[in-house]
Amino acid sequence: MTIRILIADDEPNQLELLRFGLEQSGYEVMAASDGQEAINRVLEELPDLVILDWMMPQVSGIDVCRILRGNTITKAIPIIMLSARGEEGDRTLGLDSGADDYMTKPFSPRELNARVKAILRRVNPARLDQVLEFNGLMLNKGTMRVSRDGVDVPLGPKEFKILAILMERPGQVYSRSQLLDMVWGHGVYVEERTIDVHLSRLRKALSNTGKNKSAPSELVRTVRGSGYALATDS
Amino acid sequence: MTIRILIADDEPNQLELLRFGLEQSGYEVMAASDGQEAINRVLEELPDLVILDWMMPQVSGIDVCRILRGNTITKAIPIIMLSARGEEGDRTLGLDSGADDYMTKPFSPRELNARVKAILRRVNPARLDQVLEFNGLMLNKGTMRVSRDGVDVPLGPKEFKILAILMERPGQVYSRSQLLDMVWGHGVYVEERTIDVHLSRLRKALSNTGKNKSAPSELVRTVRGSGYALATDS
DNA sequence: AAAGAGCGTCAAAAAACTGTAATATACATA
DNA sequence: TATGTATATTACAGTTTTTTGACGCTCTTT
Repeated sequence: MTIRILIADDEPNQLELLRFGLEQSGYEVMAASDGQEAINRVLEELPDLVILDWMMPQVSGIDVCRILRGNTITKAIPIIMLSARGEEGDRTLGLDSGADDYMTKPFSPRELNARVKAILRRVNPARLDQVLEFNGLMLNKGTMRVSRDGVDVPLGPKEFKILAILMERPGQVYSRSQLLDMVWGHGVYVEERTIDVHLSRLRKALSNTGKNKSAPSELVRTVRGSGYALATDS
Repeated sequence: MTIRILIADDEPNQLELLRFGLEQSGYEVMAASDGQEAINRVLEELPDLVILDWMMPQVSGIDVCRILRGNTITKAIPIIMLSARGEEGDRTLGLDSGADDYMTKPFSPRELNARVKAILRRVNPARLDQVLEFNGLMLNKGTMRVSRDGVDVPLGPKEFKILAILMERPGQVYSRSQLLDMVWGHGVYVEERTIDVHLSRLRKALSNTGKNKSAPSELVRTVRGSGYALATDS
């Protein structure tokens, strides 16, 4: 159950920036480059969230917003409005026209993500809390599914749990005995090397999926002498 | 009591597209390929909703609409009118002639479904709320009936309840003990493995129905070590 | 009272997963 | 570069979990 977001902006660069940021966070992104197209696509796709640029030729973001709010079917879809800093009075106008939130450009992917999450949480709290996301990887505790770049990754119970732990704190290094405790529960005697095997399996499963099938996934990092962690490359 | 929809379009492709989309959503679909046939079938079948193509030879969608509105028996049946984008003045004419909603082709199955749901809700809110739908499967809490692709699926009370729970949150994984609590009520002692048996029965019942009778229905997913869930494909 | 439907338990069979050991590879350091 | 140590990978046997058919029981309907 992926969360789907429609972005509308007449400037291609901005559009790509938005798309990249959102896809990195595991959302499914649809794009429109003008207001009319935005309206059509919203009706066709019924996304979970719409992000509109306020300045668009012909049909502006404000117009789109009003139209969507006027339609029974799209009334409830939350909207985030974008505008360049300095455009005066926008805040008021944007919110007046029915947007749920308002962001001035430029903004960081981090900020974008925070806003999106906040809005989605307001609308549908349950749906977000059990989803972990990292670098195109998405793990849903509720449905017990993992996907990479939108493609389903089948995992055994142990691998799933290990990945869940790693994803709770990306970058954090976990020792073998820590993982053993957290996944197997303490008081269970298994060889520490067993962890290695499961990590190998996890890696294989991850690399069998996604864009570059052959390449060994660089998502899990080995810390020699210490343990494993999710590879935060930044 | 399944919800029954009549579709009328002179173009066979369009007709099939509509039929497929609606059946996927669990409605029972009847088709007519011209206006006269549409009128006859509406009178015979008294469907819950009629979807009309605006351009049809001889008796057009508009005509059908007017005629149905003029008849006491069919007066209250909601109508959705379809037209190709660009046909001028259609919107006004369509709505003037008494249609409840209006859709321009092409549209996505998703949009179609949203419109249909909106209209049906407007007409009879209660009837829709106790209906759960997932991937061609339709479960009606009121009538305690389940259908798949429009075909009735006979289920025992236990199987029905289990399916109802699963369908409330498609994809959500429920553990055996959760299901035991929710279906049997807590404080009842039954083997957890009993759940397995009922799920097997449920699956069998589901796969004995629908298009591919022989194929084991992939609707219910087993999550090894955890429980069961409806199989959301993403 | 008989027939039928539904239910819960059991157990055999199938399927999926796990842990270990053996082997290969990589790394750090002398 | 050689060496000892840490990690990766593979194969396999063992184990756990799930699936499914059978059976006896109860409750409802005829």
